[in-house]
Amino acid sequence: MATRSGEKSEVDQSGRPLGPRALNTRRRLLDATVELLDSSSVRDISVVEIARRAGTSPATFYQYFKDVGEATLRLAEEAADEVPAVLELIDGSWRGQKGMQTSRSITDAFIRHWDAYRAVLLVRNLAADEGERRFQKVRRRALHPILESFARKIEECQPDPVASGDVHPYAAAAALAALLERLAAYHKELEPIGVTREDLVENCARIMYQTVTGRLAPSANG
Amino acid sequence: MATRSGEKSEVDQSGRPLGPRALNTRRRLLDATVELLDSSSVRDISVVEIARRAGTSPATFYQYFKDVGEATLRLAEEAADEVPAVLELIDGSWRGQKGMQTSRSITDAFIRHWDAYRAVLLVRNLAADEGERRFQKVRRRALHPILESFARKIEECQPDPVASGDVHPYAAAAALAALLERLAAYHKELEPIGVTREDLVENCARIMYQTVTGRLAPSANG
DNA sequence: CTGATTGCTGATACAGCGTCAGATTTCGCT
DNA sequence: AGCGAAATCTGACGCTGTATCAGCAATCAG
Repeated sequence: MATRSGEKSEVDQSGRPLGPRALNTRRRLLDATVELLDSSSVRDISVVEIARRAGTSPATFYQYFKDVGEATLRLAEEAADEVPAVLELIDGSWRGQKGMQTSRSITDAFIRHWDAYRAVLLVRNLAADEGERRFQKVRRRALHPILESFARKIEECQPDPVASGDVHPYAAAAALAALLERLAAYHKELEPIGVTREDLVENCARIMYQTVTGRLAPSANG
Repeated sequence: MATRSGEKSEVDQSGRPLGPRALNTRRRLLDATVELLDSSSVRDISVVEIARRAGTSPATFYQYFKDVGEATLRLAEEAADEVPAVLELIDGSWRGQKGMQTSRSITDAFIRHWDAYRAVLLVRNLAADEGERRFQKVRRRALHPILESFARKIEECQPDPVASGDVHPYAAAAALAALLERLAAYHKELEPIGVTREDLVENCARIMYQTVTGRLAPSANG
């Protein structure tokens, strides 16, 4: 569960840089936080329990984080680092069946990303939606590249200038991002209603294809 | 801010029905809760403060609600009661420019709904996404009718059986609902990036039109 | 006016927050 | 191997909020 990444000069609550022992403690605290986030509601996560689970004391927690929110923020930053993988897919081919395949891959990858970081991303989005700047910033960092890529592709793929007049690339890209995000957060609740993940991916992919290319999605069978 | 509605035989924490005075106190507590929800993060809303703002004591709060979550749930139920207005729009015409107009109205109405109940809906969605049954249920109550209506229209409007084979009405409807929800939660953060609410509505409406009818959206200028 | 019913709250025990001062561990150096 | 100094951790504490009673205050029917 511990995500190693190029953390350069992490810092104490009082600004002092962290040695190896401290780094390790910090990691344990973050991991404990995810676990709790995964298994219970944000509202009743306590510093005491994070500390307990990390095998340390509450006082130690405050050495590294201002509060639970800040720990969560760090986790959200780690999640944002994983996005680029999804990104590359957008630059694939968008012609005909190939395009549909690209569409499907993106949708699938995005949902997988969400399934992996679900709890953290939910909290991130809530905090961002509630207006917390720090969280809006991480979300932008994660989503903007996707927005940009989509917008670029949309501009490039629209059939002709007449139709393009109606399409605002950024707005359309934002719509796609919104669609992906909500669907990813959502999909498990739909299966009981008789909508499989596959159905969802397929239909989401069709929408994506049509929005990017401005053309109707080709039929699946030939 | 107080929403009057046909609340039939509201009940005490111990199951006793409420008289007029009690009903009023309860209402004040709920209103205070919304206000706090609107002005601060869920994580740091306290019963003490709700009570203070409602001009009563914490002990009174617990007479009516098990905890802050339950008060929020009630608020979410009130919001769900307001959805039907959005619903009727879906049954409008979906042919050509008229269809685009229908699409726009739905999107616009949905966003307005969200702007009105934003804080409560955010919390509802988080709780539902975190797996809390009670909240999943209210969300379903609000969203299912919309899903149904969309699904019905989609089935009815697809151009021909060949293409229909690829479209799963419920999955497509779910995608539209997801799109609407996220965009509604989101739209204010996009304006600083240069995407106006109008752009958003227009592009969301195009997607909706294409998904429902299976045809390309007509150009805006005739 | 009065007793019964309905609605409210002060007092309380218990739990988590956030902050220090000081204890403990680790490390560089001889 | 052993000794400060620096790095890291924690016990203890005052404060705020939760959740629950037992009983006080308001209201109403007669």
